Amino acid sequence: VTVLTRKTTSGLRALDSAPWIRATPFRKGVSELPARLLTDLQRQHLATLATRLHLPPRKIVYREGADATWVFFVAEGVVKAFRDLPSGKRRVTAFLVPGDIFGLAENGQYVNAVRTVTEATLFRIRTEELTDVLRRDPELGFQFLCKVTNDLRRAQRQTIVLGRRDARGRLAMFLGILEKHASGKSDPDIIPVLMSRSDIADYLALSLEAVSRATRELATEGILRFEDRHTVRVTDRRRFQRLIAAN
Amino acid sequence: VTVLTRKTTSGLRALDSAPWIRATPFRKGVSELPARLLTDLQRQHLATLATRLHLPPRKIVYREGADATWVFFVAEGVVKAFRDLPSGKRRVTAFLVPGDIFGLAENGQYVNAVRTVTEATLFRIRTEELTDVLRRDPELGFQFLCKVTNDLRRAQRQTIVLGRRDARGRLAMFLGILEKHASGKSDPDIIPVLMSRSDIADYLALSLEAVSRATRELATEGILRFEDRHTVRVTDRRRFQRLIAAN
DNA sequence: CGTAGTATTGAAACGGATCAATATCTGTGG
DNA sequence: CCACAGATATTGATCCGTTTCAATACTACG
Repeated sequence: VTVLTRKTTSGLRALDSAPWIRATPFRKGVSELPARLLTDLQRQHLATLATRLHLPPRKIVYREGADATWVFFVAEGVVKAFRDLPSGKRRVTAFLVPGDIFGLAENGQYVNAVRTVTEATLFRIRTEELTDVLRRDPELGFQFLCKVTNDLRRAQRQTIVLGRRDARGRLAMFLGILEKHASGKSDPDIIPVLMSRSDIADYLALSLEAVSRATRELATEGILRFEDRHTVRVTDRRRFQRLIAAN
Repeated sequence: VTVLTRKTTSGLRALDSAPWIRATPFRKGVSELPARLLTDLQRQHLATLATRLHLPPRKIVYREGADATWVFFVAEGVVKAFRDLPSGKRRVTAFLVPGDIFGLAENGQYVNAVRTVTEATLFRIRTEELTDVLRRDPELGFQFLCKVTNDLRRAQRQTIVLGRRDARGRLAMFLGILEKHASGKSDPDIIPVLMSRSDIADYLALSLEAVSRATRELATEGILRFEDRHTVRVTDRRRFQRLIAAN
């Protein structure tokens, strides 16, 4: 598979292709929605260190346990972080979307494998170069701290989801999360579901069949309608929210 | 309930009662075990901002949704972060032990409630003062980034645990985690279980009864022995590890 | 237009939740 | 020091929903 890479150039034009991150800050702000954190200056700085890559769907970015050479920024598309268990089961620990980062190592190695779900545009920076910058630019380091704190909240939210026993409820919570991510898109009742059923199953720790049945149930109950396999319309928002909260 | 607080004094003696944090760094090191991250100088600096508090067991530190005034450091004891769900169920998102931090806000509010499990000694620093320091001292900010990244891994590991369907396996993985935390104690086969069965149930998203049965099963199978309710001895390490890995 | 991966549907079995009863522990006051 | 009360934990029986196995349908891509 061909991987396109290109060194980004510094300067004003570079912002079109400079890394960025999105998170909810610590402090109380005007909006609860996550915001872009980096200043143009910071982005330009990172851009001088970053390489851009454009990847096709279902391409492995790196494997679990590999040497953590790079830290990645998602610019476009969706990727998944996952682990394969001894039993052959696969656990998706996170879906990463534009504004997310991944590849922060532990002990010099990646802890999850990462694979593109859709076509994706990423930036990558050498781990050492990034940590050098972070150790020198306190404001930038602080932005990253906000981001990782946010990711921690996300992981905790997933434990809440997995704590539910009913497949319908887990699926509804998952779709609710997707909806927040995609908020600001054209039709507010449309949720784009970019990943496959079995990716969802791996994320929700359900069998593929259970996900399939849950989708059908929610549809026959009139809560959702599937325009196609990757597009859901919320047809009864009240019951949708009630199902999400009912745990 | 009486809460003892005391402003720490700066200077050399302050290290006896200065905040500290523990985490596995990004880079490959000599040991895989988490290490103390802060330098004496950094600790002294934090000590000038910190207040020490000593809390009895089962004392609420703060509630979910409260204004995030303070960031906390665990010096001694165990506390739990949790959320109460509409159904009345309680989900423990994390047990926090010495070297851990908690109270990093999202949008100015705490996202979990926190309560002591055992008697505990904490340090607290005003959120604004801490963030000010972090924005000025890049090395310190970087240490915090390592720490939060570590916590993110921990949360991801918990999603792996919750992904398992069998109560015995979940319990075994939980005990395995506890064992790592307590490693370096006298008898390597003894795991101190400082929390109650129902805390464990809330953490593992199991019913109290399921936890109870799982403990009994592991004991009757000869994998563990309960010296008392809060002390487990691993009697068959091979099968213990196999059970942990079998997922 | 075929083929491999992806998804749906059905039937049976397993395992945890729940309800209910009982046991044990812990801390308090007599 | 003991007895008691409230919280914590154990054990049993039934129910329900998900897993698993199996067969079939769909769909995207070359």
